[in-house]
Amino acid sequence: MRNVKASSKQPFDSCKLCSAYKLCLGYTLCADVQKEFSSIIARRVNLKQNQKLYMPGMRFQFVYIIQSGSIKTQVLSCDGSEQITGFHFAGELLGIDGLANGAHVHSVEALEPSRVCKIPFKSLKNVLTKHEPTCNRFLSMISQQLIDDQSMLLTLNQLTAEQRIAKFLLKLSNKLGSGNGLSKEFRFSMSRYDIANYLGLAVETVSRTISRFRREGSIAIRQRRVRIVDRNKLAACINAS
Amino acid sequence: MRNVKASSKQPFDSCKLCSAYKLCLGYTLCADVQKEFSSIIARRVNLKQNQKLYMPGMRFQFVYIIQSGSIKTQVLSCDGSEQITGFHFAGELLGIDGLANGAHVHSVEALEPSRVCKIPFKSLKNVLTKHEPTCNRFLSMISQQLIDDQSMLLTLNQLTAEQRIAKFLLKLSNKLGSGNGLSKEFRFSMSRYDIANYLGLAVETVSRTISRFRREGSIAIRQRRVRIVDRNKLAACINAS
DNA sequence: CGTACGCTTGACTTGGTTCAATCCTGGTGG
DNA sequence: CCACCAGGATTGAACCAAGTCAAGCGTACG
Repeated sequence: MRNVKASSKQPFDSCKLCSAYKLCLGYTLCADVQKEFSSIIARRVNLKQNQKLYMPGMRFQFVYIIQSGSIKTQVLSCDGSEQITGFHFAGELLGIDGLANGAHVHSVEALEPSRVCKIPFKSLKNVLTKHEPTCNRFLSMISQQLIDDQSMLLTLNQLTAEQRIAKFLLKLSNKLGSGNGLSKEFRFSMSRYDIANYLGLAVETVSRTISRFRREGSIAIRQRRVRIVDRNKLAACINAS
Repeated sequence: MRNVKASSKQPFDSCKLCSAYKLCLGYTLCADVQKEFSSIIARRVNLKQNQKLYMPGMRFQFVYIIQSGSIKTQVLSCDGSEQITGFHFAGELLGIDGLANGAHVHSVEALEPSRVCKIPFKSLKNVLTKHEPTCNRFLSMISQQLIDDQSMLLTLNQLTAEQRIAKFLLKLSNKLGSGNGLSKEFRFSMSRYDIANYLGLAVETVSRTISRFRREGSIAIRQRRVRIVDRNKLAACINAS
């Protein structure tokens, strides 16, 4: 580990202005190695809605951190059908699927206009070997993703349609929700089709269940704006056997 | 990166005798850094059948590489039900679930008498910063696990019971099978209950489907010894819509 | 040698899918 | 500015794959 005195004001300072700063890899770098870190930020990328960040088969060169917006990752099976593996928001890391074989295996696209930070993996690796907190944070982000994916297996294997959707709503409200603890509000950036695909259900089932939650007063919803009205009711239906 | 001349014959040489050597992290180290690597191998651990390697909540200190045998990893949900997240064999890496929060979240136990190599994570990290091939291999192993888990989501969300089981059998035969390409043979180290839990099915469904495959001549099975008789037949039923 | 547990098989039930029809809404062009 | 249209969302009805319940079989191990 080596200490590098900070000197450059740019572009690391711009990180501090970034809305995702506290969630990002670089947050651990506050005092030192700033210069080095500044060198690894190649550029910000703006994505339009439905624009792809990368596709299966593309050479792995960069990892990405989401600055704002929302992004879906999906795998394509050989027979052409696709499976959404996750929805991702500010602060989350993308691109490590390419690490295993040097080429990406996922298809990754924006659900709404979004911004990501593009980091050359070679440079990142240099920082990782020199600055332990960043290395820990990076590994921890990957590990967290593993844990999340695996808890998804439990969701799909053991929960009913109702439970899956309740869990999904609560998770989104935790990640995105604004407002006080009891009545959080957020916006669906993904379509019903995306939700259905992700949760392993038919669109009709998703729609019906969301309608029922609304009828029962658990949530209020108009178009894609959602408000969790009765958090406890939702939580209860997850635990109900 | 630094070159360390090999001098010690022990215990790295013992790695070369290990049946999992070519699959292991250390395989990239052939010519250099051997001394360093030898220091990170704390000890081999023998596990009896059903013996646990670690439990949720245990402090994260080590990662493990399987030398021989077979091991299942599972998550426990808050209501007590469990979900098997994977079956693992020689050469595979275990333990990174602890990286995110400093404590393990999985429960990991042997399905049969097994042997694992226990590596203190601190020491491993030292090697990673000094020896790039090993670092790459380590990251690649983690990335591969992410890809595997995510392809499992596709399996669970889009395949029928029959397709899931066919896929499972083919994957096992690829990993474990002995014999020529057409007619591979191996042994189930996991119970029908484990298979059912892993694939998100009822035991009865697993049993029925396996029986049908046997009746149709795709596989031959006696107890827990399985022989893939007609690989193509199994593969065909996965692609059948 | 017996018993308990894992496995198999059959009969019935059901949650969720599929098919089909209708409603909404946001974007487009006149 | 409004009418129109396409694709997303909702709702209803019928169906089916897989789950559940129940009973019996096999064999591994004490």
